[in-house]
Amino acid sequence: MSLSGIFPIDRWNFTTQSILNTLSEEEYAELVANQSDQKYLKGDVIFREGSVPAGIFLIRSGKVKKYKVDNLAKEQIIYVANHGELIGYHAVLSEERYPDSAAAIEDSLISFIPKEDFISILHRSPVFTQRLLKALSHEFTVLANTISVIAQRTAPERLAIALIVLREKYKDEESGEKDIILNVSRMDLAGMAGIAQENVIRLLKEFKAEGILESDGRKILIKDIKRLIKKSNYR
Amino acid sequence: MSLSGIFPIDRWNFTTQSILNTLSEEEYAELVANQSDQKYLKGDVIFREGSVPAGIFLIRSGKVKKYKVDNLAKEQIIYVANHGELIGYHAVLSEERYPDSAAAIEDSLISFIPKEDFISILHRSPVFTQRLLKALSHEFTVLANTISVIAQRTAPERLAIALIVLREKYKDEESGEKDIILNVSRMDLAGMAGIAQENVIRLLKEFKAEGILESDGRKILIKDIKRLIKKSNYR
DNA sequence: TTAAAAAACTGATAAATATCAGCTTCTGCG
DNA sequence: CGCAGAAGCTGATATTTATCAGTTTTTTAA
Repeated sequence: MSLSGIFPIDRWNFTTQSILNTLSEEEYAELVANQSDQKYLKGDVIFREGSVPAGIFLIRSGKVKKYKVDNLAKEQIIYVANHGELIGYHAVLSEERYPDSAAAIEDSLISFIPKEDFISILHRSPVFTQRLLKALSHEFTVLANTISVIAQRTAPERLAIALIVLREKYKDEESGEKDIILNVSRMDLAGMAGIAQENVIRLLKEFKAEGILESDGRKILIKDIKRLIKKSNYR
Repeated sequence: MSLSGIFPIDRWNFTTQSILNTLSEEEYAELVANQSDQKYLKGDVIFREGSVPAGIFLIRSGKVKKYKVDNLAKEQIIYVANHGELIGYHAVLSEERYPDSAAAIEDSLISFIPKEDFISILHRSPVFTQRLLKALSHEFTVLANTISVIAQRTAPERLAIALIVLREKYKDEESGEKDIILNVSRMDLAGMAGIAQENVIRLLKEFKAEGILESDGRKILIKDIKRLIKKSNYR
């Protein structure tokens, strides 16, 4: 599953989306028996770094950023989770406090599942456990990839990569493959690419001038994905 | 387990060291039945990014860096694994190629365990599986931490952090807690901190002038860990 | 509806860090 | 032992990116 045959998009996505499919009907029913749904508006915090986890979250719809905040202000986005994905399970499994924070980057509907139910299913279903092991192992790939990009790529390259990755996350919402419109703030782009917000704006302007994308406020339309990939310098 | 009560060292170490202790004697015997030991000299590559895993590695003695190389040359170190730790299991579990490379940073004795044996034990021992889940979940903490440090900290801070982390890895080899001597090249320090080698040299000189450390070639003695922690600006 | 707040944007400047070129000192190997 | 190559080191310079101080526009909420 490689974007345009060149950009290894699988290196940028966790794989918790399909995990729940491994559960039998009964198991799934038990998992969600005590769930509680909650609507989060854009910007709402779901959990905060340092707090104690009481369960896990299943994103029914919407998108969520996982991020770490430095000495106040500047936030670095670690990962953007899409609908269908689980979040907050690391801290439950490692029996630690949350290592990062999570917030909705668009209006989202999210189910909370008490940790006891999650652990119980884990003990019950070996297949589920295996799939979770696989997903967690893949996350190493994703995060190692992120580390090397942030450490070694230039600002324009990192922004290009952030846009390519986001495009993929926004893809499934549109019916056709063409004209995928991202809806993301300059600040979140800055947080993903690890660059200053002002520079995101300047770089977006450049990309626009080069005909790579169009933008109207937070709506960004990527017109020339191939040139964007070239810009990202990724192989 | 917090260094001097201020630096959260547990945020910098994977926890595969004690995993094998969860195995019964029989299980352990089966795991290592087909192992083959190999000696790696400093600098020797253990596996390379992009190749297909055939098994996992147990570091009997020595230290190993896991790293990713950019468009030739510059390498970013993702993690330094110590004796007792397992490496190379992510790729086996996720059924992917290695996402990173591994090389010995000191002479090391390493056992290779065929992936079939590893998987077999995994299916056999639920406790082992649980502990592995826990370890993998904890790795998210470590890697997210690394991402935010590389993205948000200055070069002197990152170098200070690299030194603090390495000090902990070299600790157990010395009998006393005092006078821990690191043995690491400028290049590897540059790779860990994500800065240019020349700047590592300059910064080390500064730290030296400030009385924080002493160095003789690759041997680095941290004299004032408290000042180093202050320098790292970590909370 | 409108005032206030937040986000987007701009240009100028400062700071941090990389790069380059050359030199010196180690280190390992024939 | 000596030599070649690697690693360590230095100073000068270039480049990148952040920061600052505003202005304009958009969004939010009373």
